[in-house]
Amino acid sequence: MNLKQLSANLGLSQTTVSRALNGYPEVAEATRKRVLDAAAQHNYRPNTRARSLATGRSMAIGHVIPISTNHEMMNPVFGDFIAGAGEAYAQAGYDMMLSVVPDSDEDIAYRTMAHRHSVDGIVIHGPRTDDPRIALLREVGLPFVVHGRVPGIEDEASYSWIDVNNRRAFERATAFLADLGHTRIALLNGLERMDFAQRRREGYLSVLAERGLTADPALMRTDEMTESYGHLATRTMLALPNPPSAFIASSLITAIGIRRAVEDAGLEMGRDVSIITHDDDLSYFKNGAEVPLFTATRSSVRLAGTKVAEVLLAMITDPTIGPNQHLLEADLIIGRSTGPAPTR
Amino acid sequence: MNLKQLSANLGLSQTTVSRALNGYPEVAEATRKRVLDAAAQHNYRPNTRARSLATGRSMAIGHVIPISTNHEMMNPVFGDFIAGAGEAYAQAGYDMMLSVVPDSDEDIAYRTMAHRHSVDGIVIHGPRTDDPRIALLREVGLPFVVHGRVPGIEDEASYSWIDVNNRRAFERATAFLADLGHTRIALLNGLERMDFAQRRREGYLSVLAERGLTADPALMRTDEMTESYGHLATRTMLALPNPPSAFIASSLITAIGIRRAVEDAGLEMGRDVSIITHDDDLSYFKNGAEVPLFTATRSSVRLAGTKVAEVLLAMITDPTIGPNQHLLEADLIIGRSTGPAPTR
DNA sequence: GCTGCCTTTCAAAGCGCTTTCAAACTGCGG
DNA sequence: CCGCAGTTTGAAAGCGCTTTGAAAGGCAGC
Repeated sequence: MNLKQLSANLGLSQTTVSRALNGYPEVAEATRKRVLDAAAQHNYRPNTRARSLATGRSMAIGHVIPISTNHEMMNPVFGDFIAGAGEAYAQAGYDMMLSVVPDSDEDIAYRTMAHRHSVDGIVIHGPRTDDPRIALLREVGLPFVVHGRVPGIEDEASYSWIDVNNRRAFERATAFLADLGHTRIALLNGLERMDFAQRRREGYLSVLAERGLTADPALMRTDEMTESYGHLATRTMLALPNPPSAFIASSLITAIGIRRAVEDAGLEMGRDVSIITHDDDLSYFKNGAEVPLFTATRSSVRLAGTKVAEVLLAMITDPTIGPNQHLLEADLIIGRSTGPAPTR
Repeated sequence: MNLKQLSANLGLSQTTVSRALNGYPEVAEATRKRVLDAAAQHNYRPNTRARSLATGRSMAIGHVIPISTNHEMMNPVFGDFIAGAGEAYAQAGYDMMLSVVPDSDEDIAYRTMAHRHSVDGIVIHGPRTDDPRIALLREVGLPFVVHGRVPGIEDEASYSWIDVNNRRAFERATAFLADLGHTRIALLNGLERMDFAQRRREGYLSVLAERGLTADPALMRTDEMTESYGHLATRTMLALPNPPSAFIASSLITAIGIRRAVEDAGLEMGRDVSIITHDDDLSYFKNGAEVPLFTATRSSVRLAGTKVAEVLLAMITDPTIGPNQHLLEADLIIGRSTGPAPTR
C-alpha cells in the first residue's frame, strides 16, 4: 500500500492524504480522521526512501565502527553505548546506520556517508590525536558529536563532544589511595594513543606530584585493556623488589586480571593489595550487586550514548544552535577492593 | 555534486553517466574512463536514497536489538556478532540499520521496517518459542535469517538459520567431565526461555542419563548469565552436604563468577573443582592467551555473524534459492580449569 | 446577486537516480 | 551511395513521497 493507492481508495488527492498524515493544519478534521483510520486499517507506512528523497532529510544517524586490522578488537563498551544512543534515536523517529570497516578505511566510510547523504548526522567514536574526521565532517557540513574529546584541538568549544571527566576521576582515585597510606600506586592504563588514557595518566601523575610521591615508570603500563594484560602486568609488578600496594585500572576487565594475579600471589585484595578501577557500568558486566566488588570510578557509558544522541538530534533539529559540550563526572564508589596500606 | 551536474559537466546524458558508473557494457570504453575520472575527481557518490527509490532495493540489512525493559541487559555477544556481520555487509556494499527498541515494541519495529521498505532483509536475534516474528516476516515477504533456531518450529528446513550445535557441545563437555570421574556435575545455564539454553540442558541431561548419573535439580540453575549469578549459585552449591566437583557454565562471564566462588571457598580450580564453560570467543574477553584459562566449548560468535550475513545476502541476491541452514560445531578446547575428580 | 476572504482540496513539479525505448552514429557489403 | 547491423548515446518516464501554487467551495457583507 502506497500513498497513491491509499488516496485513490479514499477518493482524495495525495496532497491531502500526505498533509493529513503529517499533521499539517490546513486539512479538515473530518478528513484527517478518515485518512488516519484508513491508514491504520491498511497498515500504511510511508516509504522512507521516497520521503527522505523528497524532504532531503534521511532520518538516520551514522556510526562508524572501526575494526582494527591488527588486533581485531571490538570495543566492549560499544554495545552499551549503542543501546543508550539507539533508545534516543528510536524515540525521535530516527534510525541508526552502522558501518563496520577496517580502521584503515575509516575515513572513506565517513566520506561516503557524507556524500551519499545517507545520514543526517554522525557520531565519532574513539577520537585520536589530530583526528582527520573532524576536518572532514566540517568540510562536508554534516553535524557531528564526538564521544570523548579530540586531543590536539585546543579550542574545545569549537565542536560538540560528550566526555567523562577522566582526569578528575583518576585524581580522585589516586588521592583516595594516597589517603589510605599507599605510596606505591601502579597505573594500568589503556592504549596511550587514546585521549582518555592520556587524561587519566595526567590525573594520576598530578596527584602523585602533589603528594610528593615519585612516579615510578616500572609501575605504569599502557596497553589494550584485556584481562590477561591485567594479570601479566600485575604478576610482574608484584615480583619487583619494591612492589606496589595499590593498583589503578582503566577497565573492569583489566581489574579482574589484576585480582587474579593478586590472589595467585597468595595476597588478599582489599587487605594486602588495593585496587581501584574505572567502571563503565556495562549492563552485562556489573561490578558486583549491592556492594560493589571493586572500588571504582563509575560513569555509565550507556548514559553517555543517550546524551550524545540527544545533543546530535538537537543540532539537527535546530542547525543554528552552536557546538555543545558535556563533561560527565564519574562517581567514586567504594567497594571491597580497597583498604589501608599494609604496614611492612 | 549530483548526477545531473556531473553529466552536464561532461557534456553527456545522465543515462550514459549512470551506465558508465554502474558498469553496463553498452558504453564505449573511452567514455567510461572519462566518466570514472570525473567522478573520482569530484568525489561523486550517488545519493543512496534516490538510487534505492529507483531500483527498489535499499541496500541495507535490518537488525532489531531489543532492550529488555525489566533487566535492562544488553547482550554482551552482540558487539562481536555485529562486527562479523558488518564486515560482510560492507564488503557487499550493504549498510546495516539498527533499531534499538524496548522488547515490548519489538514486533512493531519489524513491521515498520518491512512496510517502510527501509531494508532488504532482516536478521533475527534471540529467537523465542513460537516467535511471532517468523510469521510476520513471511507475511510481508522480507528475506530473513535467524541467529539460533526457533523452538516450536518443527520443520527446521522451512526457514534460514545459523546456529551452534549447542546440544553436541554440552554433550561433549559433560562427557569430558564424566570421563575424568566427576559424578556430581552442576549446570549453570542461561535463561530457560532461550532456545540455546534448552538445547544445552538436553545435551547435558542425555549424557548424565547415558552414564547412569542422576540429574540433581539442586545442581541445575538457569538465569541471566552474569558474573554474580555464577558466584552466588556456586557458593550455594558448594555449601551443599554433597557438593558438585564440576561445573558447566553457559558463559565465560558466569564461569568467572564460579571461579571466584571456588577460590573464596579455599578450593583450587582444576584440582578440587573442575569448570567447563561455553566460550563465544569474544574479542574483548579472551579465555586466556595461548593456554586457555578455562576448558571450554568454543565457537566464535563473530564468525556466526559473518555466516548469517553471507546467507542473508545470498538470499537477497538470488531470491530463488530456498532456505539455508548451517550448524556450527563448537571446539572443545582444554584449559587449566579441569582435572580428574578428587578422590574423597 | 456579486465581491472578497477564508478554508479545504488538488494538479503538478521536483527530489536524484535507473531504465526503457528510440535515435544517432559507425563501418561495411552490395 | 544506400541499407543494414551493431555500437553508442540520449530523452523521458517512473520510483513514492513532499510541497508549491492554483483552484474550488463556502460564507459574510454589501
